[in-house]
Order: sequence, then structure tokens, then C-alpha cells
Amino acid sequence: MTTALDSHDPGRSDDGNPVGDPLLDGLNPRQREAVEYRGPSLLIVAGAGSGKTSVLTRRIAGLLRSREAWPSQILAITFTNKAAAEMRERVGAIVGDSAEGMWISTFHSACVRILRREAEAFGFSKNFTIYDSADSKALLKRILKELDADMFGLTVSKAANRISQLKNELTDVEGFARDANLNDPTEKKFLEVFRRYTRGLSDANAFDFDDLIGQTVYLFRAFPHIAATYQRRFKHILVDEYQDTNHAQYSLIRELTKPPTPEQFETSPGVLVQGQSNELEAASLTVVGDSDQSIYAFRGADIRNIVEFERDFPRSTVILLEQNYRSTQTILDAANAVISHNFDRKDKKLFTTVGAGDKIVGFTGYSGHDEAQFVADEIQKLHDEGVAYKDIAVFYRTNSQTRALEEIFIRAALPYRVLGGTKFYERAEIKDAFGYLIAVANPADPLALRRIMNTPKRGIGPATEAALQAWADDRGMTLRDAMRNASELGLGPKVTKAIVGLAEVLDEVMAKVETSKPADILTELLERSGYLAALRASQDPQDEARAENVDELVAVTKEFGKNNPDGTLLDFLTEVSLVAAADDLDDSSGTVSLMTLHTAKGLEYDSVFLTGVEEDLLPHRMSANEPGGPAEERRLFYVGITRARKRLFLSLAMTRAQFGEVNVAMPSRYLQEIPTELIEWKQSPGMANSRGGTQSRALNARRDGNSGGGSWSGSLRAAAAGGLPPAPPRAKTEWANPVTATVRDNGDLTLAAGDRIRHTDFGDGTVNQVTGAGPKSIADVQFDTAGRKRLLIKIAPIEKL
DNA sequence: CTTGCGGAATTTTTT
DNA sequence: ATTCCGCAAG
Repeated sequence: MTTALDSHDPGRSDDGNPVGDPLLDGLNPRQREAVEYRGPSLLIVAGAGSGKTSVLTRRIAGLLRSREAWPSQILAITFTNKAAAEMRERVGAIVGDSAEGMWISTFHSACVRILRREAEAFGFSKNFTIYDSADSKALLKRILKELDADMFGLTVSKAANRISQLKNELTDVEGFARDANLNDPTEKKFLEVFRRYTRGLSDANAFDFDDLIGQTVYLFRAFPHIAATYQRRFKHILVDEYQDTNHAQYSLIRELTKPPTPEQFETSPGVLVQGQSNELEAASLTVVGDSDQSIYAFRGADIRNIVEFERDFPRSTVILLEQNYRSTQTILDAANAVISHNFDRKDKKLFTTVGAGDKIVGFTGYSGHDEAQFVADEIQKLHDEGVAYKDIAVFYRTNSQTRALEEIFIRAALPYRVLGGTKFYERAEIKDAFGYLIAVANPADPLALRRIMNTPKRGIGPATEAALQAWADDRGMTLRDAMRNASELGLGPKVTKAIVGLAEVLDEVMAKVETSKPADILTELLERSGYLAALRASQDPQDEARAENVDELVAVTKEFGKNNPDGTLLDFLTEVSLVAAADDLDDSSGTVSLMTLHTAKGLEYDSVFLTGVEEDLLPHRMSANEPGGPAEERRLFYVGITRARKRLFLSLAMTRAQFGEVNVAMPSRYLQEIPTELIEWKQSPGMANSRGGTQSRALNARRDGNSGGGSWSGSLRAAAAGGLPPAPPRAKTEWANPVTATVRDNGDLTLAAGDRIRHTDFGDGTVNQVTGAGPKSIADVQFDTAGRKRLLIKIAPIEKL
């Protein structure tokens, strides 16, 4: 450890260079204060793009460098695992190896770590399973069926949401029973559902996502000596995205920042550290947040946590970061204008010194496909100008909007990747493989067992399964026990053999769980269960892809083994249970990123396409009637806008396909909130409206019925009066037809420069150039009327002339 | 017990 | 449009 590292002298840096302190270089005065301030509690109100990650990492680095804290005394909570990894890396870059041993993780990861360590203390064993929302729903589905709860209007998703909300408020079954109105039969039924669900989880030795937080809080409250261990351990706690914390997470932080009391020392003999007075000091708390970016109220995030921080934590200090280092002034003006329509907020105005930059580009397509084509064309143009694909992102409100975008992107041969959505780990075959892994990791879990019992087909149907379960219930044993003793049930000899055989395989592999690597365990299970063999032997062509996915999973476990030589199966299962949509983001890949607005939070891109800016989509129909819904949707729009560094594209469609039906879409109310001079419309809603036949008449008809003062059409006319440039003439031919939705296959059609072709949407054109080989060849085509396009030859709707 | 058909529901956002 | 579920036939 060098003396420079210990130096607190701001005039020196690590290498003795007197130019400045690497911790403070390039920071503005507010940011410096946020890095250097020391006190019991600090709230950093950080507007979008104000460099909060930089401030947070330097603050941590500063604590380590000055020896105010050892790495093990720091707990930093981030929103995603990716953010955690990034923060660890950036702290490491400043202070080197001393970053090792810090707890930088999400709420959920930190809690799993604590729970695994302390599980035995309160009636769980440390190999508990983590149920994701799909698992929770599967359990609830069984319960609802058993109780005939659908007669009371209880659905799986309703019950799941309600239970999740209760848990986020730290209400357990007994707490709910006390306050519930049990004269209401529906409430009574729900209570029973809640009770059985809780029971089902504990029987399975499992926690759901919400339990991870809630049970940790319960653990701390019920066992003060355990809480004291962590209260003493963490001297500095830092929480990012504090505006998105819910009550349970808030309570966890409160527990951790309580000073350990002397009695607690006495109740934990053996852990007693000879009591200097500073051993009893509460941890210092730093939170970073921006109430304008609170977009998770739907899962219990409570904006009051940040608004009332100063009251909750007395002697706290607040530092405001308003200077934006990310976006152009045009983008910030639009963002400020939009967010200022939310009334219950502290006024905060982002500013920058980088200048106005380009105008926001607006576009209205005739359909979702038309809109997607616009996005694809603009991305191609940006790329031709030298913008890398990885610096471009496309945002949307709902995952279902990816379909149209993907269809067009594939056809245009644009490299893209979808973040979130149907994740790898949600695929059926991957869940099956995990079922096997969980079955050996946590034999008490019946959910995993049921999933694999008859996968691949072993002739063990629902009736057999029910018989096994009943046998187990009668004796207070687990489903797994019943399988081992299947011969006592008097089932057919074939079925009995299949059940006992499976139980034997599981038992034998389970014996090696402690000593074997996850990859070996998985491989053995897939072999001996016959799962992989069944997929390979299948006639269904999709099963081939499934087998590949399973192979991919094996590769993932091998990779995990390489990165974590001592990693157990339990470690692996924990890690994959907690990966989020944004976590597998790989910035180095040269692809355009597609994601929901929620996933986009915390990220930034040079060029951003915000699609589907329509009523019923943004704000979403479902949120329109909820209290605070429209305001939260506005914040979502605000988050999307502020992700853009240089260029922002806002697009919408006049019609959108939904549930297989085509519906008329209206421009979002939020569009009007952006000053018209900031947007340059390539095709405004009015322009799209005035052309074309029946579609626009339908739109007009509805709009007339809807037009009050300050309606959209009114502000459009104002915009037109302000002198918008006319639409580029080529727009007419280029966008006139909706793109055909079917994916075709041109076989081994080959093209060469100079060939003339005909495209169903773009008309005739001449091939400039062909790149790539085989099924990936791409034609660069100059169309006579529709401009220049790149097409994936194999699937483009074209013919050679 | 498995397969296959037709009707229903689905799509709001996520750790 | 696609997926999921329940029911009936094999």
C-alpha cells in the first residue's frame, strides 16, 4: 500500500502528479461535494445523465483509499447485476485490488447471500430454491384449482400481484388475516389462497422474489443478534436508484443502518468485539435517486422513500446534481418540457453546455410495420454516416412491439438483439433442465419434480402424480419420498419401474452435489434421464433447436465453472435465478439494441428510437385509470428521452395490430407537451392523416368526436402555421404500402451487381452490390422510386427480372 | 396415458 | 397471431 493511497491531500494524485486528485478530476463542485461529504446520511438527487455513477464509484474509492473503510465494510446496492459489475470494475480501476471483498450487488443478491448463510437459524435449509414469477404462478395455479377459486373472480395473475404487493408491504398471512374483511367471501377465499401459497413455499424449502427481501427483514427483526452482525459489519451503505425501492427494501436499509445496541452484544456471545465506542455507531447511508425517474410503482416502489428521506434520516444532507453530461440541449428541453407536466414534483431543470444539436425527428407510419421500416431505414442511414450499431437503441412500451421491428430488421439485414423479452432461461427446455438441477439441489421442491417427472415421456400421467402426492400427504412426506417408495402404491409394474428408476438417478446424482461441478451434474442428469436423447430422436423440427439450447446451457455451466472454480450447483442456480433483462447486455457486440422503456433505465445511447408513442400504448391503456398511472407513464417517456446522447427519433403508427386485429391508434398526449420547434416531422400525424383512404377517414371521424380545446389536431395546425417543411417527396412512394407480413424464402436465388429486381413494396430497382455469402448474402439495391435499401436476399419479397 | 382439436385468453412494465 | 387449456377419441 503506497503512501499516496493513504493521502487525503487533494492536491496530489496516486502517481505524485500535482495536477489533481483522480477522485475529483473533471468533477463540478456539486459532484465533488457528493464524493467528499461525510456524515450519517446523504441524499444525492441526481438528474438523468448527471454523472451519478461516476460520483458513486469515486465516493466508494475515496472511502477505501483513505482507509475510512475496509472493502468488507462497504455494501453497495444497485438495480441490476450489470450495474453492480460495472461499479465494481470502475472502483477497481481507481483503487486496484482493494476493491475485492466489497458487497456490490442487487437487493436480491445481497439478501440471498444473507439468507443462505443464516437459513438454519430460522427453519430453512440453505439449499432453498428461488421461485421466479413463473414458478410462483405455477404454484398458485394448483392452489386456485384446488380451491375452485375462479368462482370468486380470482385469477392466477391477480392473486400473484396481490400477494406480491402484500409482501412488498411486509404483510404476512397473519397480518393480512387480522385486517381482512372476512365477511367478504372473496377475501376469505384469497386469505386461504395466500395461506396455502405460503405453506407451499415453506414445504418446498423455497422463497419467491419478494420473500428474499421480506424474509431477510423478518430475520433481522426476529433475531437481533444476527442483525447486529451485519449492522456491525457494514459501516457504509450506498443505494442506487433509491426512488425505485419499495417498503420492504426501505425497511431492510433501516434495519441495517440501526446502531447495534449493547444488549445485542450480550445475546451473541462469542461474536463480541471489545467495545470501543465507534463499534456502536450506525452505518453511514448514501442514497442516489431521481423521483422523476421512478417507474416501478407497479411493483411497489414508493416514491415517498426518497421524498421523505430527510425526515426519515435526521441530520441528513441533500446534494442536487442538475448538470447533464449526456444529451444535447434540444433533447433536454424536450425532456424538461414533458416532465414539467407532472405536478407533484420538485422543480428541477437539467442543463448542459454541449449546445442544441440536431432536432428531434418525428415520424408517423401507417402501420406498425411501416413505422418499423422507418426505424430500419434511419438506422441504416446513421450507420452509413459512421454511427456504430451498438450506439443505437430502439425502445418500446410493450414486449409485443418487438415482432414488427424484428420482422423488418431481419429483412433489412440489420444486426440487432432484443434485451429482456422471452429470456433464454424462460424457454421450456431450459426450465426442464433446471427442473433436473433443482431436483437434486433441493429434493423438497415438488414443483421442479412435477416438471420433470414425465419429461421426457415416461408414462407417468396426472393420475399417477396425484396418487404419489396423496401418498406423500398422508404420511407427511415429500413427493420425492413417495417416488422412492412407489412400489408400495400398487401401481402398474411399468409405471412403478419408471418412477423408481427416475428416483434412483436423482438420488445417485444428488450424492455428488457437494463435490461435483455444475456442468458435470447437468451433463449426467441429461444423459441418464434420457432427456437429451428424447429431444434428438424427436420428429418435431423445433426439438432440434431445443436440443441446441440445452447444449447452450451446458456451455453456460462450463463457463460458470471456469469463472468460479469453487462454484457449487447452488451458487450456479442462485446466479441464474437473479439475472435481469439488462444484465446480459454486451456493449462490445456490434448490434442495435431493442428493449422496453423499463429495461432502458440507467443506459444511454448516441441515437435513440422511441417507438409507439401512441395513446393506449404510452400511456398504456391499463395504467390510464390507475391513480398516478398517467404521471408514471410520463416519467417513463421522460426516461426514454433522456437516454439519448445526440439524436432522438419519436415514431408512432396510425394503426396497430393487436390480438390479431388492426386498431386505429391516436398520437400520445405526451407528444403535445414537447415544444413544436424541437421536432422536425418527416411525416407528422396530420400529414399521414391527410393522405390515404378509409384508414384516415376512420381516424378523422374518431378525432372529431374527441376534439376539445387544445386537442392534438389543434396543436398540429399551430405547428403547420409555424411553417414545417413539407414532407420529402419520396416519402409518398416509399411508405405508400404496408409491408407484407409473411416471411418468404427465395431458396438459393443469387444476384449480382447490375441485376434488375422487383420488390413487392419498393418496386423495381438495380442491384449495386452483393455482400456476404450463402443464406446471409445481402443486396444493396438502388430502387427507381423508393431510394437505396439493403436486403437480405434469401427472405426479401423480391424477384429477379 | 397420449394426442389432437377448437375455443379462449392474451400483452404492461420486472427483481 | 399465438399460446394455452379442456375435452374427446385412440
